[in-house]
Amino acid sequence: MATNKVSLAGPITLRDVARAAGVHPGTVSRALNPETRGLVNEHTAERVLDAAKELGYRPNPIARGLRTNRSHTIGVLVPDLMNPLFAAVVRGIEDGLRDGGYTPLIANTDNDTDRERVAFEAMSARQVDGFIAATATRDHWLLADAVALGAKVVLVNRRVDSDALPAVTGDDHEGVRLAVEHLTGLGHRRIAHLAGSQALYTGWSRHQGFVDAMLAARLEPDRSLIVFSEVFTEREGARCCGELLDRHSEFTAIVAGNDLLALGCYDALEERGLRCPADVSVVGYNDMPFVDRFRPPLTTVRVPHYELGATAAQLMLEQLHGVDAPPRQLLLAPELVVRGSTAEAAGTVSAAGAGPVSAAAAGTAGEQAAGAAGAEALSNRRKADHNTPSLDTSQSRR
Amino acid sequence: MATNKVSLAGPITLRDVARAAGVHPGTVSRALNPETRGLVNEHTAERVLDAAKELGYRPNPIARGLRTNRSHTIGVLVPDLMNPLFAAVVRGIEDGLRDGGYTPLIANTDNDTDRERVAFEAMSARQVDGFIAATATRDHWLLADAVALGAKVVLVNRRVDSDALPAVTGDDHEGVRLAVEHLTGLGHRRIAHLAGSQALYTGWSRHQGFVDAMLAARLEPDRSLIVFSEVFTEREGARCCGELLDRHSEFTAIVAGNDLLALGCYDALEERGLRCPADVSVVGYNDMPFVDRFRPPLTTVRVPHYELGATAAQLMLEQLHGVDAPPRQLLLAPELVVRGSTAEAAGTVSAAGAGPVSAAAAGTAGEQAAGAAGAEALSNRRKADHNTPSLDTSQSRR
DNA sequence: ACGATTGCAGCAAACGTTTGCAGTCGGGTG
DNA sequence: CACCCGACTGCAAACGTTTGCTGCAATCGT
Repeated sequence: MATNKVSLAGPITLRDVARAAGVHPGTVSRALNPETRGLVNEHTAERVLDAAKELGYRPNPIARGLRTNRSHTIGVLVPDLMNPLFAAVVRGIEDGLRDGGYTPLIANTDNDTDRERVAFEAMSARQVDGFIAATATRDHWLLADAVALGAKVVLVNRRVDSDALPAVTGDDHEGVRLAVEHLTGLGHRRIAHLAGSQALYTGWSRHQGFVDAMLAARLEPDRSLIVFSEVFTEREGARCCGELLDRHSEFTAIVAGNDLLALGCYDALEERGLRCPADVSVVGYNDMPFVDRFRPPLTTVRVPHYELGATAAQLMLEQLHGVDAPPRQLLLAPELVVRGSTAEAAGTVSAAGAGPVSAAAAGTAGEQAAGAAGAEALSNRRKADHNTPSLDTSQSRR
Repeated sequence: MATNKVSLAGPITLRDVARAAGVHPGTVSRALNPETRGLVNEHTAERVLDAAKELGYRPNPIARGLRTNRSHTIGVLVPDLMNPLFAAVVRGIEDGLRDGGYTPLIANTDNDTDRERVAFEAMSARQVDGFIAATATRDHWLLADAVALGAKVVLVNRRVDSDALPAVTGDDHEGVRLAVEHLTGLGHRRIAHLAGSQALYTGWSRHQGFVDAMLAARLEPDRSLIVFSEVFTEREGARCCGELLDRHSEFTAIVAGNDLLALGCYDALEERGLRCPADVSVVGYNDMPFVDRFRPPLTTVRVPHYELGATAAQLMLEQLHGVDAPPRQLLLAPELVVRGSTAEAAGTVSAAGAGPVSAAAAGTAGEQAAGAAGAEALSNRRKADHNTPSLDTSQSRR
């Protein structure tokens, strides 16, 4: 009779439920936790559940966190949310984590090491249970240290050189292969590459992919047709494309490391009175929102960013649930989206002579694509990446 | 001598610092908190600070939160992070909150009431100290209830009809005035409006602004030239623009409630073989990233979204610091960005016959239009909006 | 010189959970 | 019957802070 009270004095606590159910708070705790429910009599458990629902009990995650050193929170480190690419990744992460009852704690680092460390430590202090990072450079001390200290880390979109950290990224190697194949299919022979920063895995692997794809197409990846940019921005794209043009090496197409870099190409070409795709074809990477609206609509490689985030979340959940499998590196299959920025090679057709793409090349391409569609750890592929007779990437050290 | 220990056994706690400084943990707590530092001897305080820094002490926000019922965390409710508009707002919020030592906890609601409530309650359970919401509809029960229950709430980008909730938004009224003025300056007289959802403040106020601006330009806002969309998407924009065109009312320009709607206009116009801006000018709203890249580059009204978020954060911090001023509604100044989607009016000069439209016809049509368009009660336009013009620029400087 | 005031620091009780340990009770086994 | 075992559930100690209260000097007022 005395248990009937108006819910006024603050939120309902475990003790309130205990009182209502006529049991000890500890029992309530056990009854409410699915893990430990087996320890309490089925009948009383039910009574407790009822009382809890009746009172509208909501557990206090803070108190729980203090006791358990777990917050059900995952720190998400991202370079810049304003970049739609990362926004999509973050949404994927959020939705993926929700299924496991976890919440993301998001911080932008602006690619600044100091900001990242600050964010990282703030998150650590807040007792996050793990980190999902989209900020990795190929050699990332911070994350490596963190994992050495026992932190759970999953990389997304970008990974590190080492296989020590679990990661889910797009299959860049395959992606630029698709791009190059598309261009060669249009008759392009002299294809340039505007590579992204080689300190970032995305920039590096796309460059590797480009070289391999060119070799596979029996084309010589001409060093004078490759330029390395520092950052993934339009300005930088324009600068580098200008540099490319100033070299006066003939080329009819550009594979850009990024949609932003591709956009920069638009600018540089226009500035010099060249037309895309009439004079030179451009293909980007990522398929950001609205690139289909550009002038011309951009041919690009779509990366499933949302899925990247969602599966990264899955990987994290697995790790949190104590699965102690070795870190996996997942590759998600990209997809070529052909739009208006690529056209048949006109300028150099005369120069390169006639001839469709060889059937052999198409055949092997198909097999690789099928394999990649599986999207599971293609560890062998990774080795292929590293074995590539890499064309002088050292010049691009920042 | 005994105080010298390797930092191994877990993180440093208040007690560790106390031991090192030779004082009681309570004293350490007081010394470390600027608020209460006055209670402890200056000399000992210094000793404590030194010890804390020496040991690399990091306070445990969880424990603190348990004791104080404060988490130094702000719940941020946003419709969709993938919309670059909101991404910018969120970045502004994050940066603004950081100055005050607060961290945002972000959730996407997808404009879904249920998801919003779930997110809201999850955040409440996590003891957030307040909410910044970009999800408001003009009548928002959830947020109103929350504030009635003592929650601190600040609205951003969208506000509610009532003046009860503090909010910082763009000055939509002024924004579309700029747009209309720009168009009339180019000789447009028959100007259509593709309004956004009237359930959202942005949609509603821009509509109001349109009507007022037309009246101010001595043009009659023709009811047949106004169409209301349901949601801010390209598809919807195309649909509504098509509807507008099907009415066969002459017009030479469209003011869209949104860049996305404007994009939809592009589609609808193209579908009907009309050209922008040659046949009809289009102006958007928001100046999303990359709209300068569209075909044609979109003339639009820039809203300082980042600053919106940053000042919303400021408002929240004020509220948290116990300032008990009545809720303020801040307006940030918009800016017209003229690009390629607007041009001099050409078409209707011939269609409407000689010279300007007849005053008489315009007059009667105008009255009807005013009455009809006034269905949205334009007469009682928010006076508050214009009572606070002085605040907006001063507050927008961060 | 004596009581009152002040400045400072220690004490301990919270905050709401979780969880090892111990106790209780009933029933089965030797 | 003594014993033990299993199934429960109560007890209480944590987790790391904050904060009202108390205690104790030293200082002040007269």
